[in-house]
Amino acid sequence: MNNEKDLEIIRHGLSHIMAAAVEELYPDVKFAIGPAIDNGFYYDFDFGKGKMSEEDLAKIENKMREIIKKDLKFEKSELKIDEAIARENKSGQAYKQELIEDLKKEGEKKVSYYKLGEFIDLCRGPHVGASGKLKSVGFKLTKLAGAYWRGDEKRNMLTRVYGVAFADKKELEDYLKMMEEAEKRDHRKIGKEQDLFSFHEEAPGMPFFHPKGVIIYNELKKFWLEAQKEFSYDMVLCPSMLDVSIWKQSGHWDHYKDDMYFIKAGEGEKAYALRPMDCPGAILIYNNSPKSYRDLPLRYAEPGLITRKEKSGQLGGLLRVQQFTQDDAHIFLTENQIEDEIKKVIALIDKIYKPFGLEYKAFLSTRPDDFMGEKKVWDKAESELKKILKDIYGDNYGLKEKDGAFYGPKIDYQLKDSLGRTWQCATIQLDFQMPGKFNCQYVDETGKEKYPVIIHRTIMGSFERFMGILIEHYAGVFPVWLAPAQIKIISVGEKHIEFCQKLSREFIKENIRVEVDGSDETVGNKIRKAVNEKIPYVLVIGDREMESVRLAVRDRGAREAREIDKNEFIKEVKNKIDNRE
RNA sequence: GCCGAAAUAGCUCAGUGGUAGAGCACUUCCAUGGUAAGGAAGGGGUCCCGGGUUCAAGUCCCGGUUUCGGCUCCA
Repeated sequence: MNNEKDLEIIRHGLSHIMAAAVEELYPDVKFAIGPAIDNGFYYDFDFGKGKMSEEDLAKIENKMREIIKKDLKFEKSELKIDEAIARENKSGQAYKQELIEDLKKEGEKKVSYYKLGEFIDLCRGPHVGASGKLKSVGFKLTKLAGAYWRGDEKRNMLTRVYGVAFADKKELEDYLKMMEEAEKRDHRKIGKEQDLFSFHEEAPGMPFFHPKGVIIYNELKKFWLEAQKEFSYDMVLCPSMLDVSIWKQSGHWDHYKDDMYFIKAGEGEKAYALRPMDCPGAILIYNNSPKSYRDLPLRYAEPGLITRKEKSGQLGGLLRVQQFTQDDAHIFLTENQIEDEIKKVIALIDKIYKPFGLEYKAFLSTRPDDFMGEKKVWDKAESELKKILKDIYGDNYGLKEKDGAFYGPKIDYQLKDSLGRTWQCATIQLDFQMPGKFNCQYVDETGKEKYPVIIHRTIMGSFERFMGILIEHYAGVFPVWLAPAQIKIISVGEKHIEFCQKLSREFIKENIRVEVDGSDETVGNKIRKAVNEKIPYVLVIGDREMESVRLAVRDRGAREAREIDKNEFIKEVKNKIDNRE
């Protein structure tokens, strides 16, 4: 029992056993669904008014182990669909009843049940023969969470019990250890340890970047700016607060009002909104003078400060914040420039992601229910994006139904954090609506006025989110070009401090970031601190170094120092920085 | 917003109703060091905020804030 399919059956079996255990412990419980998932399983229960807490997990887990020990058979039976509906109705299992009614609508004629001891549950199967088969399996109930019935926030909140499960106990141990390691890479933890940023109650979900964090932030921004220039973008900067009227004009008032912050200085004063996105600013600049087809594609890029009111409970470190800087751009172009331009944007994404060695995947997001404009235009745009994705990625891209923006379909790029959760970073959005709403125009070859198409795009998504992903990607061991301190100079004794400072000035002149540790500590302790700070190069300076032009350099990760000529060393470090290594 | 949990020194955390603690960090002194923790002394607290119960609350109860794990959302 080792391959993925067997594991899925095991996990599914455990979820069934958990339901049986829960029924024994809480006879009034109502059952929803309990599937196998990556690394484990869950089951959604409705405990009614009964409160559950994490202490109950151990109780449920013990009961599960009892059931496994009893080696009960999973007995399959079938019922005609109407009989099944009647049974669930009679026993008051409303969620099961709804599930079966939906199956009936889909044309199912019968459903299968699996009985385990006294517990019987609607289930498609297959199952292992008997619960005793799971004796050697390694599993653990891990957490309790709320989950809406059918993922719909207007419906009941159920209690979801999560478990992890693997073929044997050793694999479970390995997995738990791996998760422990992953937690060490958490950007929030590293952000604290390395003094990169903090959060405060006075501005929830809005990061405060400390000096070392700003160094990384600025390096990322510099890299990004260079790439924009290379791809012929013009930079613009717009206010982050605009009159409410423009948000009514853009449609954000109707579609996005609940996620915006509004400002009114006083009675009778103008009402402003903090911008939740940058597009109206770019459009105002575009409209400031007449445009010709010769100007297109016109690319306005802006590292734009954005503020979004997130519902409580949705924030998370740097990955989900309320105020952030999007590495935004708005490209105004003609319809027949779309394919070419989107391919250019994708090339830019590759260029920016590549040096970091990040793994990413593209997704096509299609028309949402809450859309603006004509279906025909949407269909055309979607098929165009599909063709582009197919050209570039073959079948290796995903689909997110109904996940487009209200003004057009989009291509999203997802990156993973240390715990394997995915985050959208780059996005390329086609927009056929805003130009009309704002009367953006250009004059074509025949002198006729036409609406351009707008592409909204970001590459990193936001500097904040991208930085969070990178911290976890590197586990805080930043490449030389990003490292807040690139060199640490350690004095052996007091009489070497002055020489250390002189040396540090030489590095600073070469635009190398350097720190001197001249504290009253032993050399060993100072080295230990520098190593823990993950500084790429550590230099120990004593009598020997003062007497020659050679340096004792301890490279990050190395156990021993090497000797190198000072100028050669400077060249080596500068070379790494220039090549963004 | 919803379900569950957490909040104690700068950091990591201990403290089950009776005088607020440890390690690291910090300051000072001694030691003047050679590649992963030298020694000693000292300073540092709104125990998240507000109410309640109690002779007595960091600890129990209620409300709020923030953070964390999920759900939903994420233009």
